[in-house]
Amino acid sequence: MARYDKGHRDTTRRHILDVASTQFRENGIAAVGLAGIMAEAGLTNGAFYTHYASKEDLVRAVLCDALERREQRHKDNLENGVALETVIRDYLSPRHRDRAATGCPTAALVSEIARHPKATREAFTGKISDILALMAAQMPEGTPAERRRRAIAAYATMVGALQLSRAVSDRQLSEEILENAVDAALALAKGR
Amino acid sequence: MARYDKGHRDTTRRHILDVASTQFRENGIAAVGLAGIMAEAGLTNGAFYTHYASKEDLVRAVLCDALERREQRHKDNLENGVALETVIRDYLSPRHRDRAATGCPTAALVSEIARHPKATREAFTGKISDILALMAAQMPEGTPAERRRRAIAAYATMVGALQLSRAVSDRQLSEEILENAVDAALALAKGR
DNA sequence: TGTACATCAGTGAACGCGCGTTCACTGATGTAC
DNA sequence: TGTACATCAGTGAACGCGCGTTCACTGATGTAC
Repeated sequence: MARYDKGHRDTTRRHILDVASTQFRENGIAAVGLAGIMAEAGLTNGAFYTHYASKEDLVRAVLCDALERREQRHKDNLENGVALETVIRDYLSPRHRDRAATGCPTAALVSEIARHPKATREAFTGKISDILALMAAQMPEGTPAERRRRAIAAYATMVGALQLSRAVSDRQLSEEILENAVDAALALAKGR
Repeated sequence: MARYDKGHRDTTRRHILDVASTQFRENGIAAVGLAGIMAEAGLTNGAFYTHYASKEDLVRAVLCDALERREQRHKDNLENGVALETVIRDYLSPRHRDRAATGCPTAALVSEIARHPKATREAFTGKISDILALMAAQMPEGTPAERRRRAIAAYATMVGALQLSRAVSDRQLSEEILENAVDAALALAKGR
């Protein structure tokens, strides 16, 4: 028996990733420090660099992982025949608005990603392309090109509305934004 | 003649505000330091606190000012009969995408604002309400309630799409997002 | 008219703090001979 | 079988740096008596 179980290293790496993923979405990448992540993961500062090369490396790993999980959800939805309307309503729900830490990484981090190095933006771009392709497959009708156009439009609306609903301090306005965005995203998905 | 011209203080305050407004939109609020702002404004560190009470105070001032300027633009557009389509096309243009520093503060900062203190979010909420009301007045037809719904939906789409177009590293995808969002925002504004 | 004090806009050094990163070291286990 | 060395996953102190904020001070002008 080794001092650490087989796979312990992978478990630890995974744990750091999960903690970072949560903290980044909750507070933003720039506002989160490695010391805070490692402390919540139950480790000391120095151990970080035996798992990731740098903070930016962790950011890329978090982005890929979180977006892959969203993609997997879309795949499950497709296989289980979950209605597009349900997906949109869940995304634009007060619950999702209030739980950024476990929610869509795009809505939480997209404007920060735009300011990160090219390698990070490329990782984001790859995963977002996959998600857009899957969303296109979920669109109710039309040619592939039309479906893709609708997926992009609906996604932009969802991301923008969720962010706005989180930023405004007026609860009523926040919910008004979410509700209108549900209708708008559905209309865009159906293509009139 | 005073050592400083009459109005010098206001000019300096305004200058700090403009520098901060640009830097915040370009690099994000958390990533910008007061020392950098004051240096670019041609002043030393300490002078900051004779103009603003804290960084958060400056953030609020920047948000109010930048959003008021956007509102004024909307008013001018209304008075000069600028077509809604032109407004949308300008917003979702490669030019706007590539010039965040002088562009829409909402697209640049909305997710950060969501994590700021209530007073800051309230300032944002007030100004965004004014802008939504003005956008509603620009909607081509429908009852006031319908116009408002369309304004909110179109705005969310525009904000989301601009941010996505800035984050992706693939130029083609970036422009595809902008172009599709123009059609979507127009369709939402016209309400089918 | 002269002088003492107040005001204004700003300087620039310093405060404590947390950042990302590095590194010498630890201690349990595995391996070679 | 015994011993010397290697490996692994991590510790924890320290690095230099920039952060937001404070504060004693400056120097030109305005004001009171």
